Amino acid sequence: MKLKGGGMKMGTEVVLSERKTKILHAIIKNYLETGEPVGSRTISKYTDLNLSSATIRNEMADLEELGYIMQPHTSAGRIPSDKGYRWYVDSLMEQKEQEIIEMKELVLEKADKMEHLLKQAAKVLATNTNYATMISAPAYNRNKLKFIQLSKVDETQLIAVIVMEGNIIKNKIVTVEEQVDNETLLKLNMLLNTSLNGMSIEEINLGMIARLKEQAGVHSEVISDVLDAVGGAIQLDDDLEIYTSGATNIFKYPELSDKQSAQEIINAFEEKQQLAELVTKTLASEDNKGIQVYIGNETPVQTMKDCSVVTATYELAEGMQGTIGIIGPKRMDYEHVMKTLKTLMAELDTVFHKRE
Amino acid sequence: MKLKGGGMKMGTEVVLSERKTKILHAIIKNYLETGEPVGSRTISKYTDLNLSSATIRNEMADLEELGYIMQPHTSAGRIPSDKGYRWYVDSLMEQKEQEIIEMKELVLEKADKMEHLLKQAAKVLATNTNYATMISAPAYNRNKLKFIQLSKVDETQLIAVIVMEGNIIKNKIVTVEEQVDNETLLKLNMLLNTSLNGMSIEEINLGMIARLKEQAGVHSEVISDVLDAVGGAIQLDDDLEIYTSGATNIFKYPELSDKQSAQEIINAFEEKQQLAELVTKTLASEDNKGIQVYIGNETPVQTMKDCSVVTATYELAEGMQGTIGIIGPKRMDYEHVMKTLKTLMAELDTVFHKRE
DNA sequence: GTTAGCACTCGGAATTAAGGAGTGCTAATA
DNA sequence: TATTAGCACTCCTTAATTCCGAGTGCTAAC
Repeated sequence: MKLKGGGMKMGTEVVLSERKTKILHAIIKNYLETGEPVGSRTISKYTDLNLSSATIRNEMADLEELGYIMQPHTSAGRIPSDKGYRWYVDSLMEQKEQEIIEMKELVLEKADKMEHLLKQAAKVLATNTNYATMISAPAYNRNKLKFIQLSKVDETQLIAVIVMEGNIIKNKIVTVEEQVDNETLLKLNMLLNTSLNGMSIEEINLGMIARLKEQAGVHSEVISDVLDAVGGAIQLDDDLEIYTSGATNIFKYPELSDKQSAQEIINAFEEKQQLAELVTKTLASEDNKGIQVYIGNETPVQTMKDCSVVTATYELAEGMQGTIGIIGPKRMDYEHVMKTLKTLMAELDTVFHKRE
Repeated sequence: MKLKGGGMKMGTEVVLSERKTKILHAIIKNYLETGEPVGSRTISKYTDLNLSSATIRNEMADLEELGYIMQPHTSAGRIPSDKGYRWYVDSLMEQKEQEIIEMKELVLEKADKMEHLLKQAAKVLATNTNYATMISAPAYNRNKLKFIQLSKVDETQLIAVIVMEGNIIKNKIVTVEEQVDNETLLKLNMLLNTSLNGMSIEEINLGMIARLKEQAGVHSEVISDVLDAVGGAIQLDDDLEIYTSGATNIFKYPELSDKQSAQEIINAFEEKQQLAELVTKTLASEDNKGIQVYIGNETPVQTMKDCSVVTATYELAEGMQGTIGIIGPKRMDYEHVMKTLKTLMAELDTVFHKRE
């Protein structure tokens, strides 16, 4: 195959000529806006290249052979292939750190509860971008205990309140067999706090538990119950703490609105199980800082194989991380999304640091 | 107008002849199953009346004039009107208490946290009925304080843990200006608990607050903060504690699956604001015990004017109530839904009483 | 009161036709 | 050699048309 306007080989990859670059860019950009296949004539006018449609056609044929664009059917214009989107996104990524735009109207109010903060963030993001969004609460794995308190609710029930770094609060009702008097309770509280404060969950190992139990003496059983409860409470809904917003935005994009797709995607947002997977995989990926873009089949979640998914990892102090995700059509406005994400993350940063 | 097979006047309402009753019942039942307009011929075979289609046609014409059924267009079969559905539901209601069927496989596990319990209940209900479901957490309005505890998290922050009847737990971080020493904290805790335990939210009025502040002396400000926080925490997400499941079930019913409707309904489920309204109005309605059915335009929530909404009120001890809602097409299987609802409510009852 | 028969209606599916955007190729041009 | 104009061709979209049949209302016979 011969490529007009050629380019140099680099490995197996071909560097696009400047003209091809411009044309490809124009095609993608135009398609992002309209959602319609774009023809040669459009491009010949759209760009400042001053080329006839015929010339553009030739170039487009090349670009198609190279796999960047494709025709939905003969005699239709071209649309970007996954490879084309990938090229586009990569070229965006290369740009230096974008200046962070203001989001004055949408500044997040200070929220006392993490939950509200995140819900609100998801909503802001969704209305701002017109895509579906999700935010996962920070994973507690590397999280430290800040404070723990046992209190008596009634004869047989204790409540354990656990406060983690970042003021994340968990409660757990513990039912005890033997009654516990106030003095003992005080003692147990002391014991728990002096031993456990500042520890991360991983640090609370078997040796430590054994030592605790020993110190608790007769009440080792309570300690054991409490620790179980603590561990349980923390792990239990860990995986489910995902807030979503704007799922119905997908109806704004015809290519995702057919019954089949819509049902699948919205269901994923409702059940959240698959989103949890997305979070896990994003956090597990090598480059888990910054922004990642999954286009079409690149997605870790098969349900979204016709979408693009943009994720970002945000971080509270001490390595607690959460994930933000934006799900939209492949012809998503990547530029805007990435800008907005960066803004939001800056915003979150401020909020979190204010709260420390 | 002359009505064949007549009926006696009762007020302005006409009592249907037995034959009409049977036919109307058959029409509705059939339509519930198929979702297609049902014709005279179908009925003439479907029922044990042994009437020809022609006769049925005559009766159907009458029923249409009476407003129970309608034709989507000339030369189509009949479908039930809202009035028809209403008639059907009312006749179901009249039946004596249905024997409660077993739901062995789906027995709700004991869940320590109300939240999980309700989420699970919504899910069970959704999979069992194939409609969209929601459950609101019990309203706290008439709820009593069981236990309240202030603890120091660090220099400037206190955490207030509030336990209500039914072991519903709320936390609130309170930031204080002046540092509070342990002794004071103890005193404040005593004060709060002795004064407030067993009180319902409404009972904590201004007079009581004034008295508390007086007793707190120098620290009246803290008390004030705490009480604000308590009130705030309780009201804050009160309106938002709604769990949903199976929203995407609506895609199973073509009459609700067009883009417009689907988007509206699913959005209502995502935003939950409108569901909250539904809950409020259901609880506010006179007959808030038992099961209520809103058909089409009867709905309190305009978004669901093309649906039927079945709600039930469940009750924890002490008059705390929550609402269960099932949203589906008008041709919902009312019989099954009501049975299932009753089963679930019995189930919930057991769980709640186990927990007291 | 019930039923058979029949002409009529009207929605939906299937078919066809017209229109048009866009292509690839070829030959002319700079 | 690169660019462009021209043209025949493709094939999707939309609208118009036709066809089919389920279902009706009415009438006349049972």
